Amino acid sequence: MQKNLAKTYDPKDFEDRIYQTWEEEGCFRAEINPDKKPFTIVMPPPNITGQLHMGHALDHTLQDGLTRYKRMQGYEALWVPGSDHASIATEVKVVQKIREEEGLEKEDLGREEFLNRAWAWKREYGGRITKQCRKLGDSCDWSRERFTMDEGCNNAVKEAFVRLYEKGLIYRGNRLINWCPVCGTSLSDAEVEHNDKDGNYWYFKYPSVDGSFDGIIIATSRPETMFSDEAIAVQGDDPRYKDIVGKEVYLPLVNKAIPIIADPYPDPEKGTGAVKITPAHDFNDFEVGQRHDLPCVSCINEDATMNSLAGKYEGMDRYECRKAWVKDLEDAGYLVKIEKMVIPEGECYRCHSAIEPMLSDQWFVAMEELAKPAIEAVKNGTSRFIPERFDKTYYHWLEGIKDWCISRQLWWGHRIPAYYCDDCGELIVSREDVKVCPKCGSTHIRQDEDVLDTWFSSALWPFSVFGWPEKTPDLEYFYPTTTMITGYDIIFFWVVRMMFSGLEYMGEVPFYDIYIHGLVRDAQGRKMSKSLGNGIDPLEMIDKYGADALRFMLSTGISPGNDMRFQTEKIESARNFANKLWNASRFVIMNIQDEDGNFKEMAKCCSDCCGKVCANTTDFSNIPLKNEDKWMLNKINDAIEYVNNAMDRYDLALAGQRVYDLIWNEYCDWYIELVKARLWSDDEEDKKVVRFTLIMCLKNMLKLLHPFMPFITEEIWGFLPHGDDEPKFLIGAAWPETSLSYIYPEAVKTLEMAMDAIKAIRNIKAEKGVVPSKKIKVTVLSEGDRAKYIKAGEPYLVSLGNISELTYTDSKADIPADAVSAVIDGAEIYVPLDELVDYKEEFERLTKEKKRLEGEVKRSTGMLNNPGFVSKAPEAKIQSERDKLVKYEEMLDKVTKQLESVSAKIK
RNA sequence: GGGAGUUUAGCUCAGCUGGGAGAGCAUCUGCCUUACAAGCAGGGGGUCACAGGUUCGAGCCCUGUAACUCCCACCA
Repeated sequence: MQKNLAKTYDPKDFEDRIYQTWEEEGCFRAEINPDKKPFTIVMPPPNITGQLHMGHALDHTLQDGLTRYKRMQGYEALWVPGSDHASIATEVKVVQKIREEEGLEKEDLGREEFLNRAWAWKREYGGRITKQCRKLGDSCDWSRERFTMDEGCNNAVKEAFVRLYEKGLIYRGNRLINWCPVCGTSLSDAEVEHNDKDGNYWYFKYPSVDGSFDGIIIATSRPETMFSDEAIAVQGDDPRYKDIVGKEVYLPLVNKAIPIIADPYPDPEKGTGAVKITPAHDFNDFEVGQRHDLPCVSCINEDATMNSLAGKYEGMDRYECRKAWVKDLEDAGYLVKIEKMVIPEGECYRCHSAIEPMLSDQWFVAMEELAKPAIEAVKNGTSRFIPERFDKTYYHWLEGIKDWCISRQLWWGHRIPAYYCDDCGELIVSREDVKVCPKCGSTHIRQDEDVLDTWFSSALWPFSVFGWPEKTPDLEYFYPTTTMITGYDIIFFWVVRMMFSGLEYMGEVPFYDIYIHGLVRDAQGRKMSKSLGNGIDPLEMIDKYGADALRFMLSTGISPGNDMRFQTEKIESARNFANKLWNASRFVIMNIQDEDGNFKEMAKCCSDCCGKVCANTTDFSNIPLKNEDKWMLNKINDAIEYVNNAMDRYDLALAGQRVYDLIWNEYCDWYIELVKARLWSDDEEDKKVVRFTLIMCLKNMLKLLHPFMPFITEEIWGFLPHGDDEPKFLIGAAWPETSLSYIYPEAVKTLEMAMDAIKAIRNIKAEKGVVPSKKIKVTVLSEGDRAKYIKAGEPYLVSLGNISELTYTDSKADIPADAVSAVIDGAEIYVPLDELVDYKEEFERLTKEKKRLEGEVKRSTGMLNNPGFVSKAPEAKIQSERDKLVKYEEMLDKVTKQLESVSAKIK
């Protein structure tokens, strides 16, 4: 019984099985190995709240492809998986869950119980996405799986926090921060999205206090913050206002007197050139307030309702208050005008509600000193972005960076390791829990209520996963990691912060290469989003087309750094490719086994050869290869070289496309077709050679394709014979190497000429409406060297051209009178089609061809007659142009003569 | 306002350091040829956004223009 692949390609039959085997066999494990160079990638940890989406699928396909490539190249390849506790995102989900299921708020549960629920959530859903990664085929070392809130990461976070605090780079300050009233927490600058909203400028008049002038008109888009106004600012030399600087105006209706101050901040072009200063609710105003020592008092509560400062509006929502307040001002005659205006507004990146700048006690990381080495590491080339242009984004962000607000008013996350003594007020920042005040001995100690920004722990990920702050051997061996692969959307959140953290704590960059990819958009080019409902579920696609098809589509459908569109036609095409490979492999296997499923004999490379066709053999001198075998091996060699270059530039798309061409266009369309006749012949010795080459090439193609389509290649590999030193699993096989002994210029010339001739014959048949299977007589006219090659290609012409009788000549006189012709490089093909020929059509075709050739000759002559070209272009280029000219002139000459004979027939 | 990207076949996109315009899908024609109709063979289809410039030679380099997209800043 033959042991062959299933008749139809169905990825469901083997993808899960193969993954399980890989995992059980420990194929993804990496260990410290002093004999090998490490290749390390840490996975951007997906949120535990998340499901695998197309963005992950792309991200992971690239990481896995690269990891597999490097593993096969002999690196100790490690891809570290993990997941992120996602402080704010998870907390929101858990709050929602207990609200829906139990009707409770988190305060009803209390901190401890809430955290129990959150951990329960983590246990239930935290593993969901890692299971989905397995469907994709991620070859990461699951034995090293980490969670950003596990004990090790928690130690790393405490250590990092304490060290920075001790250096004075973490501090607690009362400053204006971004506040999300819905999430009830502060946010970092990176977590605020800026969007334009339709809004108004309301122009209000603030009356003069002493009556010496008429008052001042200001514009504002946020009237409800007026209760916290502390001044009106103008440019000191503004002719409209310079005389009233230093005087006071009343806050309308409130009747609080505030000064008119001169400051560089106001823009005379904007509004009225006079601006109200509200230090407690605007970042710019806050700075003005600092310069002028203005009070800073908020009028809005943390839940976005108005506080007592707003008087009768107390308790109203900020936007409700805005309406009521504007109406009251209007009724009182203070509203001058309303102007429609587009207003930029900060939104929470999680819940998209409007951010309120609020004055608050928070923890900050001082960024200036940390940013410098991070900038330098990219400037001096220690780390590089791919594509390079993202370094601009990176510099820009770091150069303008402000201090990082790291405390969050949440419960789920790393709790800030700071403690307060209730008795003496001492602040203690410590790696260990503090029970007794070191200053006064009091036991009335409470830990800071807040947790840290999720990204604080993510920033440590490239070294915390290896056990930092312990000096572990893993850390020594695998750090710095080789490559970071992630989307451009989290350069600010993550890449930048890992970079300065790595440099600060490890003294070395966290990664050398930073490969940035784009987003996967929908077929219309829109961002995939929950609200649009246009997301495409990778798992559904895997279910329908297989993981290999999805992966191939994702990795070959991109160009570095750019977004891609997801179209089902593309994944279908990838699936069809897999199917093609499947069937070709089935054909090969069919031809190398006898009826009992034993491998038939194959050509041996040397006397010690095991006869199992080792893929890394490069010496074929003992094998009587025919031209097509040599040609195919040559193609394999070319492809290896091309793929290596592309992979080393992180251009998986070009590499994958080359493998596609190799397998489909070169191996299937030509090589297999060329050797069929030999496989069905009686020449046993020659069959051994064909089997050898078929397997040799197939094995190497499987290797080249493995990083892109790991499952199907592994499955096929399992059906092929293996030499003693070849591994059982393709995932552990050695990457193919190029070799000069693969190169056979004579064979290549022969095949190329034969292919040209075959295409010409097929074309003649198609154009003349003759079925391809019809056997026809063909005469080839050629001379000298060319005649040698075309004759060497005879078997190919006969079988693939479907020729009944092939004759050669070097003389025009031997050409049959009624013949259709085609001119290829080095030969003329004549097909006597007698009555089937339409001479008029033939005349037109030849006329067109003549015109084309004349054009080519003209172009070429022009170039060669151009003194500039001849004197300045490289010699090789000039020579190749001369060769072309000779070729075209010959072809033109022949076509002209044919044309004459055809036109004679018409008359 | 600052920065980046895009503009190539009907659609989606490739095109490496300048040297004869490519792929997939779609379309048309003909084929069930003993691995594959998820296939085979053949064809049609492009002023490479526009205008200048550099060069012997530009899809590629430079300058400018236009359209679209994204990021950062901006709540007078």
